[in-house]
Amino acid sequence: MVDPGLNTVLSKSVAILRAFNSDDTNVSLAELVRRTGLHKATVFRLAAELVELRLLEKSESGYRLSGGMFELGMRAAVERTLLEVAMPFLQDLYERTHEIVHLGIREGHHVVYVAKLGGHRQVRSPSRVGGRMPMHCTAIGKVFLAHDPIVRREILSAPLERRTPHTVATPGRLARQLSTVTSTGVAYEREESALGLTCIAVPVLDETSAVCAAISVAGPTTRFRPEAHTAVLRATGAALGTILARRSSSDGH
Amino acid sequence: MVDPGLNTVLSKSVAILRAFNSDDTNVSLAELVRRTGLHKATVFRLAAELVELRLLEKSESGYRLSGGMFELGMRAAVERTLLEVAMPFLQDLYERTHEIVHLGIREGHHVVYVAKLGGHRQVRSPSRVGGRMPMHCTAIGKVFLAHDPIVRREILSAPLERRTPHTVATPGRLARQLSTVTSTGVAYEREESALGLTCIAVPVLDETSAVCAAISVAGPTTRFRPEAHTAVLRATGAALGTILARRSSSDGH
DNA sequence: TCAGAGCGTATCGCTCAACGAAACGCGACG
DNA sequence: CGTCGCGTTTCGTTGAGCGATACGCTCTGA
Repeated sequence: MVDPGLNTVLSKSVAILRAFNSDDTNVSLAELVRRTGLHKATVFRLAAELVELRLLEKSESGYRLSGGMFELGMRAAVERTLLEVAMPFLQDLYERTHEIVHLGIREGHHVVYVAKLGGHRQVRSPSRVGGRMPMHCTAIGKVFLAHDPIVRREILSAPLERRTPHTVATPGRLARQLSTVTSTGVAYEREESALGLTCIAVPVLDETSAVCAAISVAGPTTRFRPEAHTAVLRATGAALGTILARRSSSDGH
Repeated sequence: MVDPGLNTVLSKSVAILRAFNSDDTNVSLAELVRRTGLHKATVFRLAAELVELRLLEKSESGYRLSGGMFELGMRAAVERTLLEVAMPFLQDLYERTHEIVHLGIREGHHVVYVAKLGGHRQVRSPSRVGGRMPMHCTAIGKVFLAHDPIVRREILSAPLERRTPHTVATPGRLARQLSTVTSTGVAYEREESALGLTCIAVPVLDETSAVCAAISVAGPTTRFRPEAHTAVLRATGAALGTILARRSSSDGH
């Protein structure tokens, strides 16, 4: 009881699972102990049980999140539904632009990417499916901020992390940008989360006109002209919103 | 210690999480009790804690797997890596065929789909990303069976579930099909997992020439000619295998 | 209108699963 | 050879988790 809420078996186990980063393929016991702050014997025992339960698996000299985890994750209701409905639209968008296409949702004070098409060979973009990004330095994040006053206030009142020299880290400038986003319905990001990457995003509105997701197109700053994709992007966002609204009203039965 | 390995907090919690099916958006406490066989009070307490930990969330009148689960799932090492590397290839494949494209791996005695492109509006196919399918009635499954004698023996010695009238449910016939697959390197499925759906699959070989994944193209039987896609599919499988092999040899350092 | 079924939620002593300190065996390093 | 960091095992103590029980609510049908 000395510590944070890590008194129950369950919270400790989840802490262990969450100790894995997005690109860990092999985390040692000792490293897990360091990251979680738990007792060595505890991590050892729990990790063993998690292996038993197929949420972890042993790798060369440590542990990694296993396929069982993947399976469970893909059953998450909101994300899976959104993904399945949106995929055809995203594919069309990709085929028309051949640039990086993102679908993102808001989770707390972050953007979580639900889908990503293209962009694997071209630019190295920092986004990953299932990964988190700050809201203030991504086009998708700005869409959410622009349409949600409460979250916007929270974000603007905390220090804004600087990711690149271009990150808009002053609340005033960001607020001004956001009001433009609110009125135009389009958000831009110009190398604010990663150098060399430019991005444009639009909201996806659900049946209550709330922003339930956002989609974006991104490409290398050198040649990428975001304005060129405004129309397709807008059309895609609107079409997706319509379908989502139709679905959620019909499955009420 | 009586048995059903459900003595620990952790195993019970995972049992609760696994009680959610691929399309549950709202499972009541009572239903969870029924599915898990756990005590009502236990499910209540653990579910509450899982909500606290953001693996579950309350929905209208019950629970659902939450975004936190999705995030964790997408950090699963093998699946995420495979997905990220394979996506560009799958996208190309989709653009060339405009049919349903699948990427699948073997997990125990089942196929688990890691990616799926297209096919959302056209045919209703039973596959879902993160979903399981039996091996004997899917093209991807047959690829694995054909190249893994051990698993093949296990599958062939158990009764083969019949999914449609066309499911090959007799070990002899299946074995004969599989030997063709072994020699040609191409597997077919003709309405064996779902009526109206035809599919063709090829293996993806890793650096040890083991089948680490399989990719397939599927379409409605009415007009879909699997042979038409053999060449592209083969090329894609080979290219993907090469990249995967290159990656896994280079990241050893 | 009332009995009862089914639900989510709360209480409370008992007990055993989980705890962490400690120690062990091992390989790597200097 | 000492020792450092690692994974693993042991063990006595203790409080977290257990489930029987009960409560209040909302249906539904008699």
